[in-house]
Amino acid sequence: MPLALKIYNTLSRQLETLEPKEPGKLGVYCCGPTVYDVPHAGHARSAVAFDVFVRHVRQSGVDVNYVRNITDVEDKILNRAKESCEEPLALSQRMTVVYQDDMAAIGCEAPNQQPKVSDHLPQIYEMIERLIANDAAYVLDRDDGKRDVYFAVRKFKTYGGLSRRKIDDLRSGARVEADQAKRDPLDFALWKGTTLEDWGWESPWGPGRPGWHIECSAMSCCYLGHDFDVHAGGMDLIFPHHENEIAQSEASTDGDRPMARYWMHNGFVNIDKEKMSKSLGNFVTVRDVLARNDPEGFRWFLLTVHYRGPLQFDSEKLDDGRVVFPGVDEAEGRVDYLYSVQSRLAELVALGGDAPKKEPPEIVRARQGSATALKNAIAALNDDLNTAVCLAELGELAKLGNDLCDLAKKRRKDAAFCGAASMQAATTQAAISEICGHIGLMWTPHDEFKQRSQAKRLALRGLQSSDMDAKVAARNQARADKDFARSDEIRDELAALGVSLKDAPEGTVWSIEV
RNA sequence: GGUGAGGUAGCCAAAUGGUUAGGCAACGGUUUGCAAAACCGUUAUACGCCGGUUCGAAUCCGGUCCUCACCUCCA
Repeated sequence: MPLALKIYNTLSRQLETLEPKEPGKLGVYCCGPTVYDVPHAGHARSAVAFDVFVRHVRQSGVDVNYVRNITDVEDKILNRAKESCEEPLALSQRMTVVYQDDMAAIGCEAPNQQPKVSDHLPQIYEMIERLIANDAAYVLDRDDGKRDVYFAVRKFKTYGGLSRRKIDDLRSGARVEADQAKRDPLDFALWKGTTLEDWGWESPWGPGRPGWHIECSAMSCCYLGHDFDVHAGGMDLIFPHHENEIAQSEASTDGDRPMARYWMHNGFVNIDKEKMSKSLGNFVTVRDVLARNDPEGFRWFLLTVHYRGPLQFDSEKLDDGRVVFPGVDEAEGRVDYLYSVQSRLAELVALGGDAPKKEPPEIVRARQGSATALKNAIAALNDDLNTAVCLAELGELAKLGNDLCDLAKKRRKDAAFCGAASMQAATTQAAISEICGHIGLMWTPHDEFKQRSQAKRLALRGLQSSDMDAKVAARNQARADKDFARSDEIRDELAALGVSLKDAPEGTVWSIEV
């Protein structure tokens, strides 16, 4: 059965039905980070976008082989390591762990393979040698005795196909290269000669380090072969990185098959309408966000915008000095809501009961509404991963579920109604879980989520859970004494701290806002 | 200069020719000792500007203004 999923293919600039080369299996290569610093919101967005893609495809019954590389050999790593007097590979190893931890924290499943450059030098040598043999690359002896290898861009006739750039346009815009020895300013390095002392590996061309692009060509080929299914990454990689990868990979074979058949690119995270990036210094790290917000709230926030569009990430400084992320706060509120609905539904399901002979009209509406919302949510994902619509449908489902719980509560003496409501609650609950399976949300038991998010919010305000319980007890005493002035006073006091109270028949529950 | 993305109600954000996107905020209602939460309703016939096509355009076409990104490292 063909997949219903359509994705936007940068190669064709069109929406295309995803058709794996081998039915039932999909090979995906995603460009991961250069690990010289902790990941920021942009890395998170990319990881989450493709995590949703992979999850959704897997839920559709396809076996996905998901490969995401770690660039652990690169000039920026070397420079940073020099500053901190650290071994470059020690630094990249440390940052790799941070990256993997942070991505796991926001619900991204670990890829099947996370290859590192430092483990794939032989594959890189092999590909460079093939390129030289195919006359697509040339060795250059430098004046200082070192040897570089360059890719000859003009020999690759379809160069610029992905980014729709013409070689001659590039040439006029290209900055003057410091290295005059290159045959053409557009040629890029496959191998950069260095000394072993200055971080390098012994290669067929002497000591040095690989160029930035060759690793992805070599490693994608190593794990997925030539002509694999999907290549993914950030939009900023389209040129020159992905363009160069295509040139290398395709020039290294004799055939005319493409390196990958679908190219997916996620949009940027912007701050003050400008791209968040290390070089601009306007980045917010994943850790900054998680110090304040719940990881599932952050993930929800990242999913509120279509993955190819820009994502506005605003921060605001409050009067008390705290820096907040209003969009993430709002998203966290939605996650909160969804969890509480799932919890209420679970209670209603646990009530059980028999189905009545005739289904009450309210239940019929709930059943139909749930079925429609579920269908729409999956259809939205199939339409180029429209997570914004998917979340809206999820919200609709939650609203229906909540309404159902309210109804069952109001009519708790009507056994037939409650039996029907309980059965419908199970269906709605399952629908919510199903959608969450596609987008990777709601992975925590409700109690744990509540505990986790409240503990963080209390800590940010320097409050203690036991203080809250004491206040609630004091207020309950005042209420029992009908001293409403005193009880309201306590409530106002708590409200000023961001803590709200809910008086229910089962007792008073407090909750703290983000 | 070349290439691309985008401008949608107070804010965030979908939909791509006709039928409510959704969320947040604000206000009103149901509920409550009063609240909170929840649900319902209102704000909201919104789509940068000017033309054109059409019975009908936020959606298609032409023009124009503005913002952002890539062409140097970037998710």
